[in-house]
Amino acid sequence: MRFAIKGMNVHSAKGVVMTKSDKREEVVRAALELIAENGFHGAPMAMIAERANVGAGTIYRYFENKDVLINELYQDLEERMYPVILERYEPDNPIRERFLHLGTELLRYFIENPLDFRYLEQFHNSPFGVAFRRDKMLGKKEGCNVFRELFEVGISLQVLKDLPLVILFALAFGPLLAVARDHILGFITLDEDMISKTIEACWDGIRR
Amino acid sequence: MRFAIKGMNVHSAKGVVMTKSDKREEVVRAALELIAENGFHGAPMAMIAERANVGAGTIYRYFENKDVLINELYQDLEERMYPVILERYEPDNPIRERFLHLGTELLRYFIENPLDFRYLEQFHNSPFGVAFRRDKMLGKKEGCNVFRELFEVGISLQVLKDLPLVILFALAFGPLLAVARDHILGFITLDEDMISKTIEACWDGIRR
Amino acid sequence: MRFAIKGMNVHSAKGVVMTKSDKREEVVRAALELIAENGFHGAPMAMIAERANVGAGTIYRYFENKDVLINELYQDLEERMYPVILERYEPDNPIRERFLHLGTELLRYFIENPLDFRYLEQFHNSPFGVAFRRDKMLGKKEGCNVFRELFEVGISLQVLKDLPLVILFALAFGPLLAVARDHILGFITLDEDMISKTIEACWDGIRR
Amino acid sequence: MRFAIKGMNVHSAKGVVMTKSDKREEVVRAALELIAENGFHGAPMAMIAERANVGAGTIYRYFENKDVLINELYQDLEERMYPVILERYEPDNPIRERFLHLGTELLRYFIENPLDFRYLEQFHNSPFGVAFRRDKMLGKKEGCNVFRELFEVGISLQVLKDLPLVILFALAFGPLLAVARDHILGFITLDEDMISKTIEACWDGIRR
DNA sequence: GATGAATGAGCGTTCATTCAT
DNA sequence: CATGAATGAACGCTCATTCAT
Repeated sequence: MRFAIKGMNVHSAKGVVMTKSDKREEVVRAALELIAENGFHGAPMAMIAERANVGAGTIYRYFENKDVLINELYQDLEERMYPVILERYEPDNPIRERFLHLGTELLRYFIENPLDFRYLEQFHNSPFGVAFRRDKMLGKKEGCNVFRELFEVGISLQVLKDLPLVILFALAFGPLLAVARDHILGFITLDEDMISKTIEACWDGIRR
Repeated sequence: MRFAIKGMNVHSAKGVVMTKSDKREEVVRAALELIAENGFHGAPMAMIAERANVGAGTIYRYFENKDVLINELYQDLEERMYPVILERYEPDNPIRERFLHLGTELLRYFIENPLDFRYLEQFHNSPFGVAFRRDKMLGKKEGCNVFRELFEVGISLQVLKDLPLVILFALAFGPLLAVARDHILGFITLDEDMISKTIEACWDGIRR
Repeated sequence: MRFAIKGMNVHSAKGVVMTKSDKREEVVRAALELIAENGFHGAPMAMIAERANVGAGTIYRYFENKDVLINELYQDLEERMYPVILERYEPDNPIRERFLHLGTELLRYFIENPLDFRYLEQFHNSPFGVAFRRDKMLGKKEGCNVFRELFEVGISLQVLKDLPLVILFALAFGPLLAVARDHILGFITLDEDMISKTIEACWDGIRR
Repeated sequence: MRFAIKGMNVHSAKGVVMTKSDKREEVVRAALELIAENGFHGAPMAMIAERANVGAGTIYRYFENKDVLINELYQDLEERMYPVILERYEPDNPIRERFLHLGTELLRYFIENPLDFRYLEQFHNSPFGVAFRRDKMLGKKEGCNVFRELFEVGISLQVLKDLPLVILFALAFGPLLAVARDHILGFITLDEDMISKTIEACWDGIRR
């Protein structure tokens, strides 16, 4: 196709070239937007392709099928999220400071990246998420282990309650995800003070 | 069959006891199972009909369309759940005891009724649930207000943290729902002791 | 069923009885209304039954199936219509006067009975009507032959154009049906003067 | 295939000449046939697709839904019909000659294109047609105004009866459509002589 | 006889996926 | 490689007809 107008996926007169991974990126971005806004079935492949300025068939060059796209998108998000959260993380700080830091950064990240958050929620609350988590629990997948390590150390130092990790995770992240959702849905507006108080309360839940 | 009113038992000539709307009940049961297990789009009407041993058109005698079925099923579940939780609830007990009672009962209910729990989760994490909750926040719908009242009293008595209700709810129920899910998915097995410790930890999150 | 409120199809306290043909009548009336207003597929059997205050299955006591109902309703209408038109018809009047009388009465009938007219139109413009007319042309059915006789006499007396009957019918009734439709749809409002002029013009079309 | 615009012919590499939207054409043809023969509900989308040798979903590439297909098909037919009728039309001829020309051409067109005729009848005798005509009467749509102008001039020259346009249309086209239908249904066989006599008779109906 | 709950084939429509160009 | 027209299985839903009561 020559003289295509939509998109930049051609050798234009100016010599701008959209590389292979540019297209993948566009697909991922479009899928994120549409799925976050409308859910998995509110985001047909054709619509994703259109939003990405890409042919419908092109998506299948980068992702074997829609399920794969959904899973890879999830992993893209995780990979994008962890570095942000871990920036300025001080592994040598006390447990409490480290938890407050991580929780605050995570909550901030969700608030500042609502599309990411809503996608993650869609994913977790779906067969994809259950399967994904099951794989993780069974050790088939590696995730971000900074929380796990923090909690394990916290338990052994008797700073945290002596509960199974799964429950500590629930106590720490359950509220965090809930308030992030409520903020994004507009049921509450979180400012820095409220974020801080929320994370402190989460800490109260897990600390001895 | 004379003067039968929806829900009344009816004795047929053969002596078989049949509830009016045997079929409705079957549909509700089948829909609950399939949606809890597979989500809303994993539960086509035809499949619900098959599981209910009912013709596809029969569902539409009892529910105007799939959305209505989903919403009425949700309300059925709520109506079934609240009395169980509120049984033996003592409104004159101290805040702490009342919270522990309610939290424990709720968690137990979810564990004993995993289909109900997973359905409620599917519902809440969907446009249905968001709309439903928005209506509730705007006062358009009445719900079970026992938690709201408990928290409001707790705040005014300075027993609970002085945080917006929405955040207290998140701190109390976020972990609760998370552990219920983990239990139901088999990531952990909650015994009475663990239930009790979890609810205590939730209390730590909200209390002053 | 006892103490039924809807309809009078029971032995009421006052001893009013709805006879068998009463029900048939109600079904016919309901079907006429609904089909005239909404067309054949805008009139489901269940809706006809409801409008007739009759059980859905009851219709099948009087009519083998929907097609039969439609055809019998058509014949009911014809039988109801002809006597009205033929009232005060003078078989000994001149051709012209007789035609003007019949045409005027027919047009008036349609205007005064728009439901009948719309039903007849629905019927004629459908496979039912085509089959019905084919049977009539092949002599399988008897219809109202007053027009046929009038036209045959008119031709033989050289008062009417020497054209096939089918064409004379078209010239006489084509415009008549068209203006009736336009009146009923509100595209024009016919008063007595306009009716008279229209029928005169039809006469001009067929007379020598 | 480069720069093809809807309707342009395109030569493929193999030298086969293909019209853009071969499939659209096939769908239109199949829909015309089936609807003309069986009416709108006798022509399910799946049957149209099958007759067009096309997947069921393909129809929806070209037509948003069945209603749109029906309406566009109608407009296709009108656009196809008017040029044929207006060929050799002499706007400077006397009213009578012009009417006879148009009427004859129209009747001939219907006889030679029975599918078109039956489709137009189905359309006009349906909610589509009523809505369409209402729009036209209210000036929302432009149609072929040659008849309207002819009649208006004819009235002002006192060549035609001084009747509302709607009635003149009925007098002129009512018989025409009726004989076309009778011919197509096989109730009569129109030759050139009969066509001519019929149109003359229509003229008698409208002329002073 | 009369009922109306139950049925299931059939409808219009969507969308993940393929493949000729 | 990239495309997007084409596909057809599957969806939610309707309704003529049946039959146990």
